[in-house]
Amino acid sequence: MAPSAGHWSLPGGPLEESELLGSSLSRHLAHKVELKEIGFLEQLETRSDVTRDPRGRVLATAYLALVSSEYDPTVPGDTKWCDVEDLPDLAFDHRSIIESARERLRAKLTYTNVAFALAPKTFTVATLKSIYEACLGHSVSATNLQRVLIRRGTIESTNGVVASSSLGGRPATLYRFTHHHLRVTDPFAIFRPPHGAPSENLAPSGSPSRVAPSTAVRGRAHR
Amino acid sequence: MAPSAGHWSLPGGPLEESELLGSSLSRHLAHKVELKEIGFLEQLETRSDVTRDPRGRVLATAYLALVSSEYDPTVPGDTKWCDVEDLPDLAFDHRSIIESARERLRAKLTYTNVAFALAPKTFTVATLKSIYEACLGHSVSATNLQRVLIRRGTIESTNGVVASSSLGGRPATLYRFTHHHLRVTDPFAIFRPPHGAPSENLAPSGSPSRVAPSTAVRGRAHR
DNA sequence: CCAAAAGTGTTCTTACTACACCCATGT
DNA sequence: ACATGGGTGTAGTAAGAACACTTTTGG
Repeated sequence: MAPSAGHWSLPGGPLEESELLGSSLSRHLAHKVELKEIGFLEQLETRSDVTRDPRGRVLATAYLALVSSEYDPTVPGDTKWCDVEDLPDLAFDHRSIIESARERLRAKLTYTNVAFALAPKTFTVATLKSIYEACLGHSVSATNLQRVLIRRGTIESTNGVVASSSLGGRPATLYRFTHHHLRVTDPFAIFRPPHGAPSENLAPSGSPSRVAPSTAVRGRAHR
Repeated sequence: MAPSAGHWSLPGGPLEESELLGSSLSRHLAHKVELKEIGFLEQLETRSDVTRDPRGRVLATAYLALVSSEYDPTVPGDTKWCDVEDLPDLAFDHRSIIESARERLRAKLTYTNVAFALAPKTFTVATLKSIYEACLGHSVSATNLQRVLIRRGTIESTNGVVASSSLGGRPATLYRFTHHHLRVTDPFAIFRPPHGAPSENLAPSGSPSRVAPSTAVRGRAHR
């Protein structure tokens, strides 16, 4: 039962009979890694490469799980947190899984409010900036970050402020996310329905167009 | 082995040992539905609900497969193409799978060039408009569609034109897609790195920030 | 010359970026 | 006072929506 010897691997484990994939993952994270505070969980993709596990054919469904930076979950001795920019050698296809997870996170950070799962309950813009920079991999302007997220209604200011540091400086306002479930905050504006008629019917009366959205279905029962 | 009697179902079938999920799907589509001309194939998600199949526990990985409108694949007698707006009763969770497939297609149509897999090799803007309308479910302006896709470099005009119909009208230019593999044409402009320094490093030298992108890994081998 | 369909010119609007400037606190 | 970090004002810009107008064909 020894996986690729000398390599690290992502936490996870076999799916039980009568268990959902998502529940299975939560179970493994809680039991083996003592990780219970997951603010957001999303399925990524199922890997089916026949040679991905040298021990034989194993299908693996990868998930993205986000943990707030205000928790710092202690993990067992055989487990550690790794900076994504400085990963050790990884078993199986786990390196590429991490890459696709990061891609997904990057995308979702830009058009949804997922950051609610990464930030503390209340936070300063400076803190949020660090979180975005860590995920996106490039610098982010605190000024514009604040304004964009306020404008979108993603975050709102609380009354609280945080004491300024020993070096002085204006005390920072504390903000919070307005919602704690996934919301699309930047629906692709493009190709949206015309202003006048949001749900306008699209069959132009006399048009002989044969184009229609369709799907192949098979009926294996009586017909 | 009878699935939900009296219901239609999506084409597909069991995964063989030593077979990739994607290959398996192509095989089932080719054999059972005689569908070979797939221009784009993408994994959607794996459904694990314990009760999704009344016969017992079955995991299913759904795919989105696009077929060009210039093919009209003949399908066996037990199979038919259905307008997405007018689906029959479907077995299992297939209805909800179709919904998420459509969501995915809608999104990808707006920020990628996937439409290359739906359109004929060359086409008029009117044809493309019908395709977009069918997928998006709302009307689309031919004028703006053309300009946006040209500006993005997604399509380009050929020299050819198509004869005008018997009612007159200016003959339409034929266009083609500039690429026939998936490309992101509208990268989310938001939170992009600052102009001056596209790949600027983000550690602000003396910053003691502890925030870093990290991932939990478990080492079950010797360490 | 008129109708029909295709395509272009032009303006409007929205939403983000850039950057100068002002604010509040500690030493 | 002045350094430091937080926040606002304001102009610049990119890209799509809307709509009037021109172009090219058939009757």
